[in-house]
Amino acid sequence: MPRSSAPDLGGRGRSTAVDRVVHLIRQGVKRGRYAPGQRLPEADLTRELQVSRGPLREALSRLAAEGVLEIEPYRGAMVRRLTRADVEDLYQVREVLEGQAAALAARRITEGDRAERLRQAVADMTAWRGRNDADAFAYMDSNAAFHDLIISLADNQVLADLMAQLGTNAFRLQLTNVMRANARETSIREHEEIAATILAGDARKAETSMRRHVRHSYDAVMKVSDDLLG
Amino acid sequence: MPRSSAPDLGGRGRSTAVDRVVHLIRQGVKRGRYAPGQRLPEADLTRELQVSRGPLREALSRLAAEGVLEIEPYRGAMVRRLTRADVEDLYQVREVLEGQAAALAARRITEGDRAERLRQAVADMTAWRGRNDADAFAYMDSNAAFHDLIISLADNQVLADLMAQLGTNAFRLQLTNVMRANARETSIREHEEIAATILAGDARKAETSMRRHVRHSYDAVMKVSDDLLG
DNA sequence: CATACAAACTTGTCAGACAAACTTACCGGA
DNA sequence: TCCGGTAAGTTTGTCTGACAAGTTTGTATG
Repeated sequence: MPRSSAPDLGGRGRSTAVDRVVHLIRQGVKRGRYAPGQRLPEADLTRELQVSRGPLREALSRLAAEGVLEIEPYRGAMVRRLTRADVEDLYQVREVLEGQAAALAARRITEGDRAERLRQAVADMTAWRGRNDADAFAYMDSNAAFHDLIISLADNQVLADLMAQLGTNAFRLQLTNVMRANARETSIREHEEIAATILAGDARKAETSMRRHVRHSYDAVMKVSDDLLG
Repeated sequence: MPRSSAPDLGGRGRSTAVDRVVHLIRQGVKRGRYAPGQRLPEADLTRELQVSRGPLREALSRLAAEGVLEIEPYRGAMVRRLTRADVEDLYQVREVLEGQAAALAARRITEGDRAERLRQAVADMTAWRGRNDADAFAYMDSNAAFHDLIISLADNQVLADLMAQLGTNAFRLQLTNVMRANARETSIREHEEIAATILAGDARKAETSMRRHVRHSYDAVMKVSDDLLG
């Protein structure tokens, strides 16, 4: 349940050098700038990111705790290489956590302006319909935003923190998969269904549809060849 | 999905100063040596733990990511204070994760010597029957070992890592609650039931009984007065 | 008594240094 | 030629000292 490691969302606090470096490296991994398995020598990073070894090492340590990097004593940091087993484990957990999030969101949908926010998110998603040419990263941000919103609607900080941790790796995995056109249409339809069940306040159905969605996403990811995984 | 932050279980690797410090502080929080809300100035810790600021700060950062400490810029680290809302969130997540673990364990119980290990763990638990006088910490270790075993039987590394993270806080919460005699007997009985359903290979029942157990545990914890929470 | 200001303290970051461990390159022997 | 071992080079783990930025504490003033 990280609090200080959160990406400066709600905290509005001054951002320290460590936060900045964590963000940059994480971004680099998500965007594929640092490839899985690539080693990240401290010397290179201090030059590249303009920070001293102290904050850098703290950042690396934090990213290792998050599962983005791996650190071995006297061998340094490298971008974590995900095996098929890792991905299976990851999605098994995502399924229950996001399912739980959807159920909680359904129960709380009438509070505040939750329903409105969810409808807006659906509108943002459907705007992508047919636009298969558009920037894949932008689409994925939109996709991630939808899932983040569900988590946020669930109103459970522990759940949110854990999902944030799984987020980086899950993101990386979908990077290649999501570009396929039909996968995109399917995904949009499933998002609509999830939103509908939540808006209906049906916790059980919301959980079911979310879990199915995550499973489909997993199936799609598993079709990716091994070298894309890690 | 921390790998390097794990308490040197499988990795058998050399332990660095950071690992040592992380372990000591975490232990201190679990055992109540550092009270919730207590501030932990770097100067004091460097003296107490005989380590320089570099590794110490790395350790603090790691523990903050784990949710054991809270760090505010220019104000330093303090033992995280859990609110009732935090506890509710925590147990809501524990319920689904441990439930999932029990279900997975049931599905895999026939592989290897899993069944035997589980039966042994049950035997260890029942040995506490009636011995309400005995060391509370030792009993809790036994309790934690049972839950850890279920996680381990589930054979999902991501799940195991997430649970390890929730572990420290969950442990702290049960510290006071578990000493009550009837709670202990109830807990032992529930453990027996969980083990039985897993050994029967019934994933659905295993999940149900585990979730009920976690919920009962939550109810017991919530009876604790606020100042014990943090 | 409340407020404003200054001193004291703590944290965030940097730079330089060195020991420990890992990598790589080289060399002699089978 | 291939193999194994040694030495040099590189990288990490940790320490020390230093200083700026921000916070906390204490005091004096209205």
